[in-house]
Order: sequence, then C-alpha cells, then structure tokens
Amino acid sequence: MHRSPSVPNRLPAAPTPADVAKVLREAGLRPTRQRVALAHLLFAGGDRHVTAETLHEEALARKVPVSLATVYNTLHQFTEAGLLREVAVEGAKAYFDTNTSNHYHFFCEHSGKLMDIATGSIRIEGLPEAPEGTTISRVDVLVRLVDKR
Amino acid sequence: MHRSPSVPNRLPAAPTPADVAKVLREAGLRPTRQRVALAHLLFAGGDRHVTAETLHEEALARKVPVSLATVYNTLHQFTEAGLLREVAVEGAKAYFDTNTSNHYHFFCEHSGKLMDIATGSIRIEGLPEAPEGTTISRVDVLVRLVDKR
DNA sequence: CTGTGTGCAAACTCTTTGCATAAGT
DNA sequence: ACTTATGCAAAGAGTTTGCACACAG
Repeated sequence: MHRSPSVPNRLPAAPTPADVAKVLREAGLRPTRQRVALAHLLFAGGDRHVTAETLHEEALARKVPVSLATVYNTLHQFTEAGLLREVAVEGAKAYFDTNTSNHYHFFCEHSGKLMDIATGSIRIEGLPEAPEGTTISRVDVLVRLVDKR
Repeated sequence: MHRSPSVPNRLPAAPTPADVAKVLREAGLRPTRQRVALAHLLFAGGDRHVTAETLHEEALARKVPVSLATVYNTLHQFTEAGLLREVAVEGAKAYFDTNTSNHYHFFCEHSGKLMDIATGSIRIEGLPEAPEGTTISRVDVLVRLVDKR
C-alpha cells in the first residue's frame, strides 16, 4: 500500500499554525499570515481539490482576509515547492490537488468536481517510449464522468 | 487493429470540396465557404492537432478569409457533430484532434505540440467503477514530455 | 426570398502583473 | 531596518456573444 502524501513533510493530523509554518519555511517560503492560513485550509483535512476561486471563497468565509491574486500566487508557489500538484482538466480553470503522489482522477463534467482514484487500482501497460530527445515527466489519466441518463 | 477515423465518413484520400460538402451535409451542417475550407484543411491530410489560433492562421495563409470567431464556432460545431475531438491539455488553450477514435496523447511541454500515441500500444488495467449515478464518458491519457537535459 | 452563417467588436472568464503599502525576520 | 509578500486594479490571453450583413438553398 502506498501512502498518500496529503500531509506534506509529515505534518501531524491536526496541525497547528506553527506546524504549518515549519513546513513552509522548509519549503523556502516565508510563513506569512496568508500562506499559513491557506496552507492550513489545504493540508489540515485530507486530500483536497481546489481552484483559486473555491479556495479564495473558503478563506473569506473563514474570515481570512486574502486577495484572489495572492491565492493564485500562493497556489503556484506551493506547486513549485512540491506541496501541491496542478491538474489540467479543461478550459481556463486550474485545479490544484493536495495529493502530490502518482495517482489519477475522476472528473464529473456535470458538477465540475474532481476526485482521486485509489492509487493502486489503475495500471497502465504498454506505455511507448518517449520520442527522441525527450523524457516522460508524468502520465495524467482523467476519467470523465457524465450523469447516468 | 482499430482503424483511426482521421477521415470522417470515409472521405477519400484527396477529397474535393464536393466530398467535404457532402460530409458536412450529412453531419447536419450547411456547407458554407468557410466550413468547407476549414474542413478541407483539417481532414485532407491525415491526423491533425490544431488550436483555434493555428487553424485560423493556416486558413489566412491559404487565402481563405475567415474570422477567428468563425473558426471557434466551426471547431465546436465539428466537435458536436463528431468530426473532431477536443483535448484538454492545460491553460486556456483548447486543442482539437481530427482523430476521433479512442486513443491517447503525448504532449511536449516545451513545444506545446500534441502527438497521437499509436492506438494499440497502451492498455489500461483495473479501471474502477464510475461512482453512483454516473457513467464513464471517456478516459483521457496524456503523457507529458520534457526535453532531455 | 428565407433562414442560417459570418464578421466584427465588445464582453466575459480566468489568470497574471505593476506598484504602493504592509508584514516578516 | 531591510526584504519579501500582499492588495488592488489594470492588463492579458483565450474564448464567447450580439447584431447587422452576406450567402446557401
């Protein structure tokens, strides 16, 4: 069984702001109010899939004053630091996943919701070689769902 | 082995405008100048991957006067008619593929180029069931490539 | 002729950026 | 203090829409 690193750098189950700050510092990010608050929202509750907009709304709802621009900046900084993974689904909307391990997704076209597929279940056979001069950086699998008629 | 329908409705290898018009009519689309010209660009030369912008530029270069808005409309109409398939890669850019059969893609992050992966080579094992009330509409596999250092 | 398609420009969505202010160390 | 992050508003990319004119049947 493969552990899903929904909690970066072995963050405890119910992380305190100080725990979160430590992880950020180790990632080379200054633990500012906003970053700590967003990191706490993201990493305190298991695997999550957010867009900039949903995370922004959630932060405001929890009375964490943060601008949408900062949410975008932060999501990208976390992604570069390896704390998040970006998932390309469609259109302009960028999804971010707190589970950075190798895994795949369901995407419900109707609700726009993204769900992890249990790591072990899918296996890909017969993956061809990368073309000359390139290497495979990652394999994305997206299983698209529609409502049953 | 599975035939790749890069030529919708069994379009001949070197289709005339009349051939293309027929395919459009059968798809319920009135064969206007622009649609015929775009369809000819798309379907006359094997499998292709275009964005609205690349197709627009190509049309203009071949002296086919068409607006970008019409290219967008046309690409979506063709997609709804089953003549094209849309591929979600990332960001705001929408890719369209003339190969509508079940197949997967390489995506070169560096060049932004999309390539088909030979149909038979990849096999996915252990695909989980769709969640309650939904059906799998399609499985997208995108193999991301980076330049070898 | 009649109705559908096209072109243009404006609107829209999501995302990024520049610069003054605020906060972290 | 010194440096880096934040907030705002404006700009940017890609896509879509509304409406007058043009074309296919």
